[in-house]
Amino acid sequence: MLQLQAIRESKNEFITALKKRNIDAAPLLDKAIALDDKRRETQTKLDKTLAESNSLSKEIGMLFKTGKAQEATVLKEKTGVLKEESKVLSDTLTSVAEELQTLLYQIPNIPHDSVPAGNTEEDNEEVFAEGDVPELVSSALPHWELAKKYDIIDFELGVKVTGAGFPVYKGKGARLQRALISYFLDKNAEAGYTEIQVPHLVNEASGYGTGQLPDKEGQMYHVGEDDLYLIPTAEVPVTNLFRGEIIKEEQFPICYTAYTPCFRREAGSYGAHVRGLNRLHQFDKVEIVRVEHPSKSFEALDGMVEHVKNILRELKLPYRVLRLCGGDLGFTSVLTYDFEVFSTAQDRWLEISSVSNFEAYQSNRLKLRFKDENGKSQFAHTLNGSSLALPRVLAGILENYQVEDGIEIPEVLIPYCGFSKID
RNA sequence: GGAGAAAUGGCAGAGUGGUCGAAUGCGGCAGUCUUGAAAACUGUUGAGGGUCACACCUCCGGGGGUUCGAAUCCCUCUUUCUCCGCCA
Repeated sequence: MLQLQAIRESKNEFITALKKRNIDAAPLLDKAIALDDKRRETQTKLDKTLAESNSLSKEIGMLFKTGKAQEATVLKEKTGVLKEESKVLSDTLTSVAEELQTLLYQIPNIPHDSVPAGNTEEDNEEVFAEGDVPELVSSALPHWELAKKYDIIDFELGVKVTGAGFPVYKGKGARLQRALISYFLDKNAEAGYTEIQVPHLVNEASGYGTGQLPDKEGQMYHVGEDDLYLIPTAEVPVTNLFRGEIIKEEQFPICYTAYTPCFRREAGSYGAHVRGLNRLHQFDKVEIVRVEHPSKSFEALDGMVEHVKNILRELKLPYRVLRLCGGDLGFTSVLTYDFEVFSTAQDRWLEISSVSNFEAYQSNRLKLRFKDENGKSQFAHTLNGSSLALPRVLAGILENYQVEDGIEIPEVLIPYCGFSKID
């Protein structure tokens, strides 16, 4: 969430920038400032009351010690009144603070200067493209047909066991999946990201920390009995490792990578756009997460973008990079680059990675701080990106690498797979 | 799942109703000494709110209660440890 101080200092700039998200932020920001004023005012009054009450209590203590019980009794009546007052003030403070918090949760992050205005994905800005779209054989099929033909992914079996959107990977399909996970993790480790394994279920506080809660709870599977959420992305557990931490400046940059399955309820639509691997309730993803010094976060973002480019280059997949417009930008993000692979057989682009800088927005929720050179606590910046999401990469490989009599395996993956062709 | 014990500052660990935001040790930082380092000695060292700066307020796992006053007493939740049971 946004910091009050920043809202006070840059209100007009924020209003302008939030217009790119098609939000009229003026009333929200004004209300936040008004609530904060009220909060401060109430706090000051409460502090004074408590201070008086504290000093009286000390006096009473002294009087009892020196045997002046009667005088103490007189003072006791006074503190009784103060107690009432402070109770009222403290209740007011709690409710004002809650109201302020709720309001702040509703205000999205401020888009970066470079973020284009716009409403839909049509308005996203292509900033880079690379790789040749292959000429496919005339009998080329979309990946869900290929999956069936070579018996490597079984969607119906998944329906039987669980439901739609939970595929079963078989044989070389399963092996290719595992190969991709290993390959991505290795590439990330090579680039300096420390591999970690994290829980796949998180508590409510973690959901709030990274911004899935309170508004997007419908997106996550909730285990009611234990009040836990299945993670929609590794971002949630990994970033929450740092919740409430005050780190040392020399610990920057913090770079983690984690493989996890991801679970998304998303009441999805039906049809060709979500067929096969295009949209799933459970899928695998390798994520990269960074915690950075505020002065370095955009440099880090660029680094992450280059890193993902390298992987796609090695896989020899045709892809493009988009800078998301204000309307498509995630609630907590300042700047996001989406990576899309071209699926030749489907003749469309598939999103396979999203790399974002959240600046201090998540940190403020997480209370993730560091000590700067003056010994002051400051919020760190957090970033994350997929490196990479499995299903659509898999779809891209299956479709773009298909030949007359099978599917070839990208060269870099052969050592991981132990075979060079699916047939 | 059953029985018991515990949760205090970066760590260890005192503190069982009143100047306790908290002894002491270790660690960290600064200084003295030293060519330099180590050792020794001296000082300093939690977070948040608030203030120009002070003052002041809050926080001893979370929440609630008793009391003029709570780290300390009561209730509750969570977590950890020990023993038993079960188990990949």
